[in-house]
Amino acid sequence: MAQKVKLSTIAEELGLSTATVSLALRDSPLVADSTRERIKEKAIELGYIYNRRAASLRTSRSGIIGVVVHDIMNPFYAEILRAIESELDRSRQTFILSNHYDSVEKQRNFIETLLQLGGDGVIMSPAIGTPVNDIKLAEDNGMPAILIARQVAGADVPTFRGDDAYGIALATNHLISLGHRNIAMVGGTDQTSTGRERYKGYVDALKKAGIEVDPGLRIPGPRTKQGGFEAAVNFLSMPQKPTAAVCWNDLVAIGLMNGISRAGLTVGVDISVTGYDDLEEAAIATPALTTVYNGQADVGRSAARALLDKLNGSSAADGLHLVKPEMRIRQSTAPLKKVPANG
Amino acid sequence: MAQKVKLSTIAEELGLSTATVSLALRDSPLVADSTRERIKEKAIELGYIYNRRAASLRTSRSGIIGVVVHDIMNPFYAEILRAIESELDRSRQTFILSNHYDSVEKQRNFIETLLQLGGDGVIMSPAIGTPVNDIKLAEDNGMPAILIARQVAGADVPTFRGDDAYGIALATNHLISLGHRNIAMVGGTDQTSTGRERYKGYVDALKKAGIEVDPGLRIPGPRTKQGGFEAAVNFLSMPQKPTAAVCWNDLVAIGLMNGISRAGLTVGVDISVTGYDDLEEAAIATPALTTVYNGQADVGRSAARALLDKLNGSSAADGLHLVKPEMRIRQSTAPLKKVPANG
DNA sequence: TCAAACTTTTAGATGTGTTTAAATTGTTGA
DNA sequence: TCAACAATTTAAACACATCTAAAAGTTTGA
Repeated sequence: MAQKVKLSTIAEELGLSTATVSLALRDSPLVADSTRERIKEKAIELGYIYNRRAASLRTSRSGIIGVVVHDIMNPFYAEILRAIESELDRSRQTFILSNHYDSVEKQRNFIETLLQLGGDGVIMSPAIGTPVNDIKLAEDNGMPAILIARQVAGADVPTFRGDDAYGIALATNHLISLGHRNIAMVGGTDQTSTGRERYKGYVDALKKAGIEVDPGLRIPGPRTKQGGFEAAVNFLSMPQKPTAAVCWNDLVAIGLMNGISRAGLTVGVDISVTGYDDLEEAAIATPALTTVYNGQADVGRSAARALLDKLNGSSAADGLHLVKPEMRIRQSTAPLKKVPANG
Repeated sequence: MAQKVKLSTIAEELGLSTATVSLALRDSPLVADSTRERIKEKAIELGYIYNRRAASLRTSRSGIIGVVVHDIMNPFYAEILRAIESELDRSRQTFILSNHYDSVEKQRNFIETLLQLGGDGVIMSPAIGTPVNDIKLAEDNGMPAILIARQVAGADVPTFRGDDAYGIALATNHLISLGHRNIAMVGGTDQTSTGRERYKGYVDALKKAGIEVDPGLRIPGPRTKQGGFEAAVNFLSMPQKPTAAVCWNDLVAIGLMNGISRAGLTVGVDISVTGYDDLEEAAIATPALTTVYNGQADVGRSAARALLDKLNGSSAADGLHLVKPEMRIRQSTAPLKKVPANG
């Protein structure tokens, strides 16, 4: 590698000062057009590489934005990330990604690293049990935080997520309208704000329809295909014989459908299943999954915009912003089958 | 936010020089133990945040490693990334992730950004059509590159990928041994080194078994579930009536299986399908997918280690390192069905 | 022709941590 | 008591781009 090319290299070659070169490369109107051109040409000729860390030392803007979610392999987050990426790309921000796998410690490490790198802001789907202090850590050091998908009690920062109670109620009502009364809720945990909201949506819908709520119909579990797949055994051997399942998300629903098919029953005929999120694959699952779109793209885009707004001084609205979910009816749900006499 | 705490803040508070503080925080043996402790305590007390960009300006080591792949939403890459992440985490490197979606330009932008940030190295699954110069750009500026999953002609850097020809031959041979002779190859492109290798593996296996190769049995297409799903129509209406399909990867295979089920046929009975990669979901697909494990974890881990080795001066072996794939037989493949007389 | 008013360019301080050579302090042993 | 040596600490240069105040160069117009 040849000697490193820096501003002063260009300046010397052209007999100018580094001040002029710096201004020219950033298109300052202070520099004469002809000079600017000569400088830009020379920069390309020499293969000059802008040193952002030197620059950000002065400007205290690094162009780096951090994003932490539970698991980028989870398509729900992946869809949000894609929206964030395309929004940030547009304003030439680099984004640093990390999983926290619900480890508060891993998440804090990430925040600290980001602070060390001079991150301009952070978008996070907080790990279960995130203390407000970890959000404060970021904010107090001049790095604004935006929350997505989950809330943190006491953290007064912009938060974007789907209206879970409303969304799950949509799914539950859909099943009720098909005649189902014995409806299980499969997957997920009640330890997150999301979990409590979703359970509430399910319970409220049942109550409103005059159906008694049986806590035995709640099967918590991992929010993955594997989790849904494993829940099938449990689901099929429940004493209450549910005829339908409201699943925590599409992954769980697809896993559950697979498990049910393995047992020789047909989803969309014998048993109805709803998902949540409307991932790309919901539409091509077999049978095509009835689900609730949770506004991933919206959440990602809004979160990114809110952060960019904050960075540009216009104060984004703090507090909770709910995105309205939408029902997507497909083939995994069907009217309640009349139970044959030998049932 | 209070006045920013820096080395000199700590130094002043304790009546020491910044030199001592700097050395102490990095555990230099030059500093007396008692002094080091006082300094560390003070640093915590004041909420000192290490400024990596200032440091890296001197040291020219940023602790940042870049990773670019086609699409992190693709579980194949996601599994590799997970292995890379856990390996890099161990040596306290931050990693910056990006998709290139096979845009050479987006990929180059990423490399440039990484150079600006002073990235220590880059791991990439190169975009289709990546010119050697883009690899050189990184290397020439002191940022070593490691390739995964795909090769770039003329780039003499460590490259890790599965042995595609061998792996696809495994799958093809498996189908041949079950009596199939009319075997289609579904999904993917022949524009990448991987594509050519895989097609070669398929062709060679057929030839070796004395089966004539019919180019009409090659159905290229997107490497996604959607792609496989859409290929089903095409596949089922082929004049050559294939009885089995070797798919580009598990996603295509799962999509194809879904498409075939939709058409009322049963995979694993009427038609045999093999995948490639052995993603987590292959095992829980319905029917469980026969596939070839492509060593994602190995590839990720080896690539990360190779990079870390290079950064530590021990020169990692340049050139191609092949990981041996392994057959995983499940329920999506079955012996050739005798064709009924009315066929 | 020369002061006033621009337009360009630049000197030099700045941001923060690292590192080396040198200074300071402490200890040992003759 | 003092040279020699070891253990600590520090001054100051350095990494590279930014930015302000001031200097230098041009043009305008009376």
